[in-house]
Amino acid sequence: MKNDRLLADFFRRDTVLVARELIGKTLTRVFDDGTMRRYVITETEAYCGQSDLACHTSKGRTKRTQVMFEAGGLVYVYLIYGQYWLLNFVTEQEGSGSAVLIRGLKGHDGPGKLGRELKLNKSFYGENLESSTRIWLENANPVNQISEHPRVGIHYAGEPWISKLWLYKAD
DNA sequence: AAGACGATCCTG
DNA sequence: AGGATCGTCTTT
Repeated sequence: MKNDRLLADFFRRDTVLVARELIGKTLTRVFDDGTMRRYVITETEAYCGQSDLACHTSKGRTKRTQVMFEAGGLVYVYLIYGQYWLLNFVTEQEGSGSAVLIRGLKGHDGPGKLGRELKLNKSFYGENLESSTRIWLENANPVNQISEHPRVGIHYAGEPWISKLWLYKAD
């Protein structure tokens, strides 16, 4: 099966499960000039709600994190270090405050670099993956070999969060 | 109003 | 190892 878009129900599940299942899925992007490109997701990270001290929502509900408290199936983008737009998908039910960070696409490794490749900006904040005409996800053949690792760049969160194996990678 | 900082990347 | 670069959040 190809060309079937992932619907909101796919995202409204356990964040770790969604992060894992997103590996190998197709990310489709239609650029402003009408060009369509498809990418294979190769690396993801799970951020599991307010109790997860590495998760942005652990600091509470703010203008920046409010979309993460919506029901799954929306885009959460934010600017990091003044230069890179990082791409996340909101997961679980309304109020959960969870999301999956996309860390790598085939040929475009690194969360900042893929944001640049996809020409992301703040207008993608809250984009609906079910109805968007410029970014969505499609089913693809499952990936056999997926490895688990600690998440990157979250030392400040402390234990047990820095030790959780919530980074998933296609091998 | 001002300061600190970051789920990164690039250069030297 | 260190700088770039700026929106968001915290503190005054």
